[in-house]
Amino acid sequence: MTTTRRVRARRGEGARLREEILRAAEALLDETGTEESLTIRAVAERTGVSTPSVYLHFADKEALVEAVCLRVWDGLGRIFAENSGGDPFLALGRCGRAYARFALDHPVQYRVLMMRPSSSEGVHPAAATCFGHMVGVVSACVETGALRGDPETLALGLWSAVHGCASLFLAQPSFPWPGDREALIDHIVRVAGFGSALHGRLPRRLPPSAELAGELDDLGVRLAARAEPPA
Amino acid sequence: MTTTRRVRARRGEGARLREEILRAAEALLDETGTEESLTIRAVAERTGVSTPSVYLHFADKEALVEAVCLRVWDGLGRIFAENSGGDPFLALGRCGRAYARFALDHPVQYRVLMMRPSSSEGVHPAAATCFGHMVGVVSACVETGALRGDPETLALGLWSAVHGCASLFLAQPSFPWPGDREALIDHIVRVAGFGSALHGRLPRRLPPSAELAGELDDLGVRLAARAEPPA
DNA sequence: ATCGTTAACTTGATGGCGTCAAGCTAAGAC
DNA sequence: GTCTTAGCTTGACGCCATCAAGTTAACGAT
Repeated sequence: MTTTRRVRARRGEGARLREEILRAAEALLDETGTEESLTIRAVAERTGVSTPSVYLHFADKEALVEAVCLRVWDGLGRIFAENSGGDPFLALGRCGRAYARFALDHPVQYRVLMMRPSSSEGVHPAAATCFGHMVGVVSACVETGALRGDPETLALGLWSAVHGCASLFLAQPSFPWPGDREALIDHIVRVAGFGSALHGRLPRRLPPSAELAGELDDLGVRLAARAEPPA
Repeated sequence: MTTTRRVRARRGEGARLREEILRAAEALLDETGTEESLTIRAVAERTGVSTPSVYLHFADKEALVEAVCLRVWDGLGRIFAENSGGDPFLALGRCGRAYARFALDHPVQYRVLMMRPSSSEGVHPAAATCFGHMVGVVSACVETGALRGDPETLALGLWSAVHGCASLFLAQPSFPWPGDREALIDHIVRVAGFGSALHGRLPRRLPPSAELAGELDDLGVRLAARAEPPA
């Protein structure tokens, strides 16, 4: 039945089992790639321990699954840190794209933590983490003076857009997405990020005239000229 | 055990049971408000039929749940139709907001169909429906000449933004959302929709100067003047 | 009027799941 | 060597999805 019986932990080292359970669950997730394989029984057997022993360290299955998925979440902080240097607006684009890539790299974890009603009461730490990073990268842009508005509201807009894109990728994998997903993410981040610069100035409708396009082109040229002066 | 035994359907009317099962499941969902209550056994008992009878009309539990959730999906078409008249840009805003409201009005159905990996092969009909509506409303804007770009790409951007916002609401209900959710949705739709008008013209970064804000203000004033000429 | 066919449904069972109550066992202080 | 208790196991319960085989009743044919 059980593969190899584990040696009992020494006194005071009971918490060691928690780590072993988490590692076993993580391995199980990596191998099967699906959340359904994370059964208490399978995890216990893989750890070399009886099934109810899992409950010594996790209140219920949900708590175990959540803990497993949270293990990868620190990576997000590192990713944002690595992409936050330099020009704030370039950083905004990099972070948005990196966020989407993070979601696609950890599909199960992202799904469990961000695409399901949070079981626990109060703000889910995973959501708080995401939002916090978003606010940070947006705030840097606001501080330049080129982006106006409440950083938190702007961050929510960016978060919505990039989460929406990533979660649609994960939930509808067989949708005929454009070949270049990176380009689509780039477009979305750009629109959500820089489009926010127009927040509060956008009319409720646009004039139904092609002249507008020319006007916007002018703006784009002027912006570009300032943004990337000739080397 | 069983509440009231159902009268057996007449020959040739076997498919009637399918409808009754769907109705029972729907009622169960409405009453409990959670997907977990949708067990084959509960649905069968409520229908007044034995458990395996459900399998005469649904391949497995997943198929039943999906069918139940799809029942509400036609409402989306009606909503888009009702909000599509008049000025295309005003319609874009109305449809985006209505889409988010639809998701919040049918949380379980939206979650099952749009926030989970699609079980079936190929494009999920629910996703196709959503995308189709988005393309329709965006296309109308593109045809005015004021919005440039590939309608499908633009629609994906809008879809991502509004789906992202709605799905975050559903998945993180205890997040400290701003009091006025409608306003946030409005902001997101506006940015995603009109921000798209700038697609391809937005530089990778913005000049780190407050002068930009004035320039954007000018644009906003000119746009507003054209968009809403004095009555 | 009744027989045979078969559509419509039931019975009973299998194996897996999360979870709990109670018991066992060995590590380590005395 | 004895006692305590942290660390873990045994065995069970109830629920679940699903299947194989059986039963019942509608209805065309005779």
